[in-house]
Amino acid sequence: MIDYALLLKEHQLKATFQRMQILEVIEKYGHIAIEAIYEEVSRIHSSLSLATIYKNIVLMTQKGVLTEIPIIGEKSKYEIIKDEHIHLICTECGTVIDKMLDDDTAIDTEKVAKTSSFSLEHRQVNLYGTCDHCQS
Amino acid sequence: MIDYALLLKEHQLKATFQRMQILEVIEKYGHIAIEAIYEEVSRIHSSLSLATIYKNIVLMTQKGVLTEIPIIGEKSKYEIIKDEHIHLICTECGTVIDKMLDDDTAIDTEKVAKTSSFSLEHRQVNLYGTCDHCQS
DNA sequence: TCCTTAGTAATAAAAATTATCCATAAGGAA
DNA sequence: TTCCTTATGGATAATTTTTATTACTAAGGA
Ligand SMILES: [Mn+2]
Ligand SMILES: [Mn+2]
Ligand SMILES: [Zn+2]
Ligand SMILES: [Zn+2]
Repeated sequence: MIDYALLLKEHQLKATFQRMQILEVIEKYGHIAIEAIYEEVSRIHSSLSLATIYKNIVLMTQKGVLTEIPIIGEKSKYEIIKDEHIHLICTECGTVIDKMLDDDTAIDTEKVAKTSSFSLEHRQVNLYGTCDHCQS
Repeated sequence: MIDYALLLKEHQLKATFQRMQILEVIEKYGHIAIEAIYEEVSRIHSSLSLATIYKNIVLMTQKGVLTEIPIIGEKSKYEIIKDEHIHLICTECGTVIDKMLDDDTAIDTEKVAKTSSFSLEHRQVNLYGTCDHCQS
């Protein structure tokens, strides 16, 4: 259970009813596209303006509350920022699975960046394939 | 110098004048967004319909001639498919730099997928940061 | 060279995103 | 708690991006 009001305030954003509704839906689905947020908010909660959702997704992404997950062949999904992890994206059902990296499965991107004089700020690793469920 | 006509035929696509113009521009820039392809084609070559560019980008991507590179905060870029590599994306100037992976900098994503019962098909690694040039 | 069929241009339509502007609510001050 | 200031939301228009339609045209095989 995330304290949405606190999360927003920590990022210098007012804790409005609408923002908390949006965050609640994103948290519920983990990774979700804008149109889907709109549908879910409209269905479950009161009806927010689509423009409000757009404005807040953009704003919360800028302020570091959310992060965009651009995906090949579909619209970007968004999630609440958390510890670094990579994504397993099922090309059958669209599910996005979080995968934390441990020492065993670390990705040595630091070295890659270093050998290219590239100042690394953010890593984005998407693995596309078929999820456990869709294989059977 | 890529033989565009051959490349297209290898993927069961007719080698039209327009497709070769598009491929030539993509090859020239390496990684490029649709609108930019349109501008460049219109400027340098004859003027192709924007709809033609869209249709062909989609088609050539489906047929495996091109690959989409979705990027946080901007529109997807496209490139001609080549050996697997990752991307260093400069958040200052937008440049996309190819980085081949050698044994030293390999990314052990196989293991990640395996421990998740995930059937891996395609990897997409984007490293965001500041390029050599923009640091000075 | 001729034919068949897929591809293109032009344009309309649809979908996605952003801007505008007035009403409203959040949150700090008193 | 009430009041004030200002950021935010709703409604909607405008813009941008992407897709569909259709008549004409060119690619490539016979
Ligand atoms: Mn995630
Ligand atoms: Mn590349
Ligand atoms: Zn699946
Ligand atoms: Zn740069």
